[in-house]
Amino acid sequence: MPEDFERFKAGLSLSRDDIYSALLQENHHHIRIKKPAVAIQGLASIVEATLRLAGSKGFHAMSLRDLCAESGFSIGGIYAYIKNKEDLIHLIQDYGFLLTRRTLRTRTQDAAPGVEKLRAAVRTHLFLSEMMPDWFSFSFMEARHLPPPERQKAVQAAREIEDIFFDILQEGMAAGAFRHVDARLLASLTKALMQDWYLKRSKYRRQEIDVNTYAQSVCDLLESYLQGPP
Amino acid sequence: MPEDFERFKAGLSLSRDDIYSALLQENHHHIRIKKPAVAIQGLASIVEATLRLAGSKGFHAMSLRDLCAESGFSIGGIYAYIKNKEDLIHLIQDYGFLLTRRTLRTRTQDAAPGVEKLRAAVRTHLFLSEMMPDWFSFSFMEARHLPPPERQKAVQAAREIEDIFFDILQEGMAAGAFRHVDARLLASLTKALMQDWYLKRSKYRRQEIDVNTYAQSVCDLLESYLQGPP
DNA sequence: GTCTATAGCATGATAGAC
DNA sequence: GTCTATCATGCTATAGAC
Repeated sequence: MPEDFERFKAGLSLSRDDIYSALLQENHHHIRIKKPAVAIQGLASIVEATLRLAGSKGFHAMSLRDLCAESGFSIGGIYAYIKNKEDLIHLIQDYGFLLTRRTLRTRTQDAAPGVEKLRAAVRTHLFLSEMMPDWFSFSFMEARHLPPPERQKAVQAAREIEDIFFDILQEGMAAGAFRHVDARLLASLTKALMQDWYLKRSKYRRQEIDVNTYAQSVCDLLESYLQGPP
Repeated sequence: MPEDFERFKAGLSLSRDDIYSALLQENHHHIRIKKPAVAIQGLASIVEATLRLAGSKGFHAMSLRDLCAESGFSIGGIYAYIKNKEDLIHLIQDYGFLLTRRTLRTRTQDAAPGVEKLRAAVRTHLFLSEMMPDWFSFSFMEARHLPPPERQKAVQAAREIEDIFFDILQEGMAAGAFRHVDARLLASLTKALMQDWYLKRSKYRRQEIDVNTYAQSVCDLLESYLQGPP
């Protein structure tokens, strides 16, 4: 029985505080605020305001003054949380990759190899992006314009996500559940389909397609290919 | 016999001058240069330099000084071709949409309904993006951050491209060449697969996957779905 | 038609009061 | 810990020489 999005969300049980206290721990060296409760609250405002603005006008077009107006901070206050504007990118990137990778691996490892595992991975990825679409879209849009070392890290993280799909495909082929195809290429195509869900969110909303329907269609498409005639 | 990319490129026979004189005609009201030969040459330099820079560092991160250095113009000289920086976006957008729509329709209309027509459309779209990947990726990245009226135009153009695939799917279903599926949703998924080719170009190059191989895989994936069991 | 010089402004970042 | 005031810089866009 396929798990649907509402059950997924309830099962994740990641509160806002959990998320931002993890984010604080990863970046505490840059942050001058000492009281954790204050820092967590401030981080949450700043990150969420950044994602909103970057989503609507783009990260580079967003000024720190825009960010202040949106987050409620003053121009000086922001600099207690970040070293500079570029630092905002890392703040947001690091955290999301960690969460995505971990959840994807955890949620697929118990499923049986083959169709079941592939479905679990597709659903989990789509559900994650449904939970934080602004982060996924930010990460996709900004990664290509990072300075080379940071960019390399982002490429590596994206590759790891793709590898999860690759491994599932290979395992399924080895187990005889799938026919033999180019697993690397099909993993790329699968990821492309995952991306469209968060990159074209408003289009799908306008067409009244929800995440469960989308997940089902992607699974059907992949499965008919993997189980077709050799 | 599937047409491959080299034959497609030769068959298009669109010279650089053809392209930029069409672009000049569409935007002659903004452009202060009187001699067509000069204007065409200037436009070509500016558009190509913009696409290069926007592709590497992003349009908003690119300053007009960067553009001058890259295009060989002076800061004042640029303003004989454009009204302001935002005008550069329209200059580039208009032209590409026109070319893409026209080529896609022309190249698919003679093919037989069903698999053959679908393949022609997939190949044509991929080949077009292979010819001007910087334009496709620019258009994808910038469209979401345009001011509302211009954004609407871009959304509309993207929708028309998707409709071409939609029509082909519906026609094929009506003719009995395909089984009955949600054609609107499958057209969206198809477009998502088209997009990945130009958005993740360097990844595919690293994997030594060329455009013909990619086109073949996308067609196989779609066809197995459209011809699978009802 | 293209250049140089510069106006006018918005931005990222800092210093220091509270 | 957060604010206001301010600096230096780099930007878009224009004016006017050639």
